[in-house]
Amino acid sequence: MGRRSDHKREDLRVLALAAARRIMAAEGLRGLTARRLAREIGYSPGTIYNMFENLDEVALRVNAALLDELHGRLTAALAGQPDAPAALRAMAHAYMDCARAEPGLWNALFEHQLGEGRPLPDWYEGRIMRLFRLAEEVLAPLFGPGGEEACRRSARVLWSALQGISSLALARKLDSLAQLPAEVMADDLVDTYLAGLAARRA
Amino acid sequence: MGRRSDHKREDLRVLALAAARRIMAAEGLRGLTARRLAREIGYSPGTIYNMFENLDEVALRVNAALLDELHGRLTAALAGQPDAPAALRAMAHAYMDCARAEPGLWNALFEHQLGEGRPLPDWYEGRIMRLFRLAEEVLAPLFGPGGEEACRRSARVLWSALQGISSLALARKLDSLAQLPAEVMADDLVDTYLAGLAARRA
DNA sequence: GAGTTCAATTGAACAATGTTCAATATCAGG
DNA sequence: CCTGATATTGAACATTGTTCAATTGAACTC
Repeated sequence: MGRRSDHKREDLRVLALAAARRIMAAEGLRGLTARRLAREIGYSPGTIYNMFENLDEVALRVNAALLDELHGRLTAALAGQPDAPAALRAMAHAYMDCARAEPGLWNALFEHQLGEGRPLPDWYEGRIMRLFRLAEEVLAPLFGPGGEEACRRSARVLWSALQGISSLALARKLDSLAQLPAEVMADDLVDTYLAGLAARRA
Repeated sequence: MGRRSDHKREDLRVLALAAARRIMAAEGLRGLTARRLAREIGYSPGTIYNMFENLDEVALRVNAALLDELHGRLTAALAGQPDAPAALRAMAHAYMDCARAEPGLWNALFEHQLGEGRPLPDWYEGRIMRLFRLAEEVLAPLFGPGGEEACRRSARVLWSALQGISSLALARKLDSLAQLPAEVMADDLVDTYLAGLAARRA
């Protein structure tokens, strides 16, 4: 077959990514196969490899979009918060909301691993760093000048902890354990950690 | 071919699991294939399915062994600690040591996901619960009687946070970011969180 | 020891996977 | 209407998980 005029190249890309997102949300990473994705958008497997380097890139693009969405939610939640503690709480809530809005995608985000030693592309790593920077900015007011190192560390700790809470809360790995809502755990973490920071400052 | 007398059934199982562990440690979950595992122990693919339900079970057994090792390290680290804060610190260190001792296995532990809706077998869930209980016991002295609910919550929060820190610290997902040693982050988390608990009690 | 039974082991088979690439059918420009 | 470029295909290849009839060795019986 030859060229079709159903869609322009870029439209086809977003079409494919939308389909990929739908599949991953419903069936996880395992459901995302080249043939399945191709069928879903009415093209053939080869076409997928015309638009993307491989399936890994497709998953990565979907994940990147999710990170963008997360960043949007976080900045929106941050706007107009009176002080750093409130902002951090709002951020944690937005984080958990985002995770719970699409558990399948969120799971896939952590599940996905590239093959052996291949580095993450820059356009992906940039998104992660942007999120980190956001956390740092929120925390900065709590540390005076000269506390940049401590601020960076706290941002990393809190961010990692949030990831742990969200991923453990969503994973079926703990179904039978009494399930605490992720929001409750996130609040506990943020409040207690901040109280600890304040206590240590005195 | 017929029955061999190279190994008894149980010996063969441990042989296979050792090989599986070696493969997963070196190449991650992707390296673990039925044919590869069979070749490694000098048997044929079919034999693998005589000893295990499927490859998922093999991975799960390897992970379970890792959880056992973690439990051993934790209890060993806990022994003889003067008070709860010291015990918690020791526990966090042992946790990170375990993660760093075999990064590949640790990654595989979090990476692995069962297919769609299949529940975890009891022998696996039991191991996770045992670890949770351990964390609760360590925290218990910090909460008076009647604080069981808060204790459970704190145990979950700290445990999840440790998982987040370890998985984020090990993942290549952050190679280019300034890498903080996981121990430093774990210490920061434990100390600050505990300080927060103490501050809130007053 | 010969014969029987039983189970461990195999290797071929099947469906599905990621990925590549020559062939081709269609579009855009002249 | 022709010509060149290119998007699209579908067949091909190697590999995967998993099943299962057939086979072979070991153990038990007589």
